Amino acid sequence: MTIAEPTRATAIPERPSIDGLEDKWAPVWEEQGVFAFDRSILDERGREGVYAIDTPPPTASGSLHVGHVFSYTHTDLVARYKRMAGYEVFFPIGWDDNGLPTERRVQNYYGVRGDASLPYDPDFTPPREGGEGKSVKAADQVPVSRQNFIELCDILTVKDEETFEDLWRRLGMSYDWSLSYRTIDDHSRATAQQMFLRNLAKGEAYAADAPGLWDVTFQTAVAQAELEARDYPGHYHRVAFHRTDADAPVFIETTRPELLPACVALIAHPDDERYQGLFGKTVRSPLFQVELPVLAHPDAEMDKGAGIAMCCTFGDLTDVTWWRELRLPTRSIVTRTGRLLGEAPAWITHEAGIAAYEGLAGRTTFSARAAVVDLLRESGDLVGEPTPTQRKANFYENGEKPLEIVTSRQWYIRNGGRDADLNAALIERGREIAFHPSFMRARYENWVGGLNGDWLISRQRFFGVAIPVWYAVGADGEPDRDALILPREDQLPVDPAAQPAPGYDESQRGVPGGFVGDTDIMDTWATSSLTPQIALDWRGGEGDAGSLWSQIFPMDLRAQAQDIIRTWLFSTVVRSHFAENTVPWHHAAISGWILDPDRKKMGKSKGNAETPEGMVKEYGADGVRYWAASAKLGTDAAFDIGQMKVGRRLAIKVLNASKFALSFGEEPAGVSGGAGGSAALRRAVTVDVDRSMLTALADVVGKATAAFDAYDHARALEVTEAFFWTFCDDYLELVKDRAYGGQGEAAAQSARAALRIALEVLLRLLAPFLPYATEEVWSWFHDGSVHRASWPVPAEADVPAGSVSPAVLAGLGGALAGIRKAKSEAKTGMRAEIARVTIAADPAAVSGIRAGEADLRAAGRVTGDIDFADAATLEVRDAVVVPVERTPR
RNA sequence: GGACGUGUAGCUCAGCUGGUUAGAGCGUUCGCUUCACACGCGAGAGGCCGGGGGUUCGAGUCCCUCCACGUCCA
Repeated sequence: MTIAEPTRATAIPERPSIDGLEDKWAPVWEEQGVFAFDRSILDERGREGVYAIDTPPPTASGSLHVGHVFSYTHTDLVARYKRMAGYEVFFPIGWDDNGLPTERRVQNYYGVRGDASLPYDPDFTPPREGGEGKSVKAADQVPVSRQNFIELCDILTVKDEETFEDLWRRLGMSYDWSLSYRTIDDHSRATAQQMFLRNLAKGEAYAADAPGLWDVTFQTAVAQAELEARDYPGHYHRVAFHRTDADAPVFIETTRPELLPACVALIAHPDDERYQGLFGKTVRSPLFQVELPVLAHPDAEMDKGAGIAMCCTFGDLTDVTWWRELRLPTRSIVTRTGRLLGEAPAWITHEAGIAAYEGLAGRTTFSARAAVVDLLRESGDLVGEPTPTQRKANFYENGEKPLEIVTSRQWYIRNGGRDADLNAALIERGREIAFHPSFMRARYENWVGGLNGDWLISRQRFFGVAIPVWYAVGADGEPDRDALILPREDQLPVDPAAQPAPGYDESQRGVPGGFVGDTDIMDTWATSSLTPQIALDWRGGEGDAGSLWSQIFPMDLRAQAQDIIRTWLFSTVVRSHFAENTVPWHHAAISGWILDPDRKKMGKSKGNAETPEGMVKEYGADGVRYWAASAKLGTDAAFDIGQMKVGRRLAIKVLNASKFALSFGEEPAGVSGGAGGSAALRRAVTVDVDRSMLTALADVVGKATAAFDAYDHARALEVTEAFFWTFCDDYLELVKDRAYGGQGEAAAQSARAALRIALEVLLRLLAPFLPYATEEVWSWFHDGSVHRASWPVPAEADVPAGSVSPAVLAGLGGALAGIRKAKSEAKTGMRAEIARVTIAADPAAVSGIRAGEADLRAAGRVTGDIDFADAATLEVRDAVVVPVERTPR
């Protein structure tokens, strides 16, 4: 990096262009620290001087897509506005690089698979590199040790993050890059582990054996928030159970006959007349001959199937409810690999049952199902043939097979899913946050209100933050899961799978009297729910009154997309509620989705112009930002190349119009250097037309500011842009002749001064949206960055001569439009002269137009008389258009 | 089935607490090299404001209901 050169007013190019501005200005902003957070503000103005933003760390192993560009731009708009409005903006960015998406990408990229049973190989070379996109079959993956696998994850994520950073910089994201973090770096891991230990100490985190959702492909537990209900084809099988007190069948219907050996009861609704006589009695299961009770529970659906269901441990979440509430025994047959137990379980005692099970042992649920159906058909217990059905099954959002429910020991953090008081408290926390738009709060409350269990944070994977726990091993060589060995906070981060427990030696691992490490890692959200703590250095700053953490937390704004309210937003609230008894931030800005032209959620990008890189190349960062900025928070938006083109045009227009406004040389009073026009400039504005324009501009400043303050960037843009276009089309055309000196020196000075004042205000109003074009223009006549200039205030447009109604300019614009229309209808060019014309309007409008008559005559090339007349609405008529001979050049 | 959101010109969207003939941009049609801009400028056409009820002097805007679409949860 070279020594920073100060931004300097440069010559105005002959033909200004927006192409290449990203390469020109992004490095300058970095070198000059334009977006660097200056913590001395805390000494000068305290917390009031800071605006702190909590930004989602994008998944490093995915790819940044248009949806990211969309919502991250929204956040950047707020950051830039707040920065110009006088706040020192704390705006960090991180990368979320742990978790399953990274593992999957590493598997495919290098063709490897983690295997915890293998030893570390320091000389390992991956079989290949760069297998983008294509997945590698499990059989072709080379197994590697946990440590080797983690190293590959580390290499690839860093590589990915560099390309991401480059894109964010080109897009003009105004992060302070010195604050960036990775959720897998030592600081993040230590923070996550320390908070976990605090939660553990206070009973907010705990381990428990419980039935939970399990992905057999990834072989890990899955949390409620990661579920996805999908349509899944299946068959209803009508199966006969047999009463033990009578020779009579009881028919049930099930989509999962292979779970018959795991059946623990039959259950019907307590009000169901058909089964009143059966409650309390027992039946015998077909094939396996296990005696089972018939019980009543309100969750049984009377109108579904036979109205009576078999309860297995476990086929679905309803089974879990029944099992828990009716205190049924646990008879699991599905193992973590998705295969059935290898031997007949103890509860099957009948000889025929044991024999039947032999055909199922060790098979996948899919092949076991077919086998059970065959057996039922033989025994005559299958009634009719299976009938096809579509049902909803739970999937892990990244998985391909339906989830099984497996009993295992897992770590949880309480989240109100099993505790009504905590649930109410967390809903109340949500009400302390101002959601933008406000209806997004409903999503938060719906989710929290619908929780049915605590937050499962442990995953049986490789690349992530380790659960910082060891267990003492007893004299019998068995680990004692209640004898936790915990690290001190100053020892964090730790990896119990690789490091010995405190006070032990590595040689004591797994031996009697020694220790074992917990092999689980935390779910990604258990770390990213601490982004405020990570970014503000809670760990290093807790208890230090002068630290960023103690001075800034809670933050001002959480910005994110709507899909992760239930995960990221909620989990951050949970952590903050436990640790600090407060909300983590006061505002939440929620962006919508990007939809492709078919109104579907935008999938993976298809063409080059639909990748963020391609978009920026094609339309410029300003053009892409304009598209994102024109959509309101919380509203899904269409992927719209047309809007990017419009934004590109707007940026080009800014360059050209500015070139014109600045083409009259240095003003006599000199350049103000920042905040909107010196006193001398304002004194020079004496002409009504100019004063009218500035009055309208002051109104625009007020509206744009109010819109930004209400987190409505789209409205701020709309108001500013609308003014800017009429400013170019009408005002610039009207005053052009006068500014060139056509009406004398004083009149020219008024126009030039008004142009200069308006330009300074407009550039700053547009700066958050078009950071590159506005910075380029600003550099033509200012030192320093427009992005550190002060946000305009309406008073900047006040001139000593007094304000003039915006109606004057509007009336002149209308009159000019009428003249243009006459020329257009005469099919002449705009250079045609008007020999005579009548302008009819109400008296007030007429007097306004008369005040600017000289400008109107020049802009419309009116050489003859203008007759004024009375009319309710403005009308230009009886124009005599005189075409001009085309002069060959 | 429940919650939330959306439905306004061919397309993408504005229309704040109900108030004059419903707006913008894109696209389209016609015209123009006009000394900031042809990566431009000017003009025109184009709308039973999803359907049906109601409240009101007055409804795109408020209420009810139905329909369609989207997302999430069952």
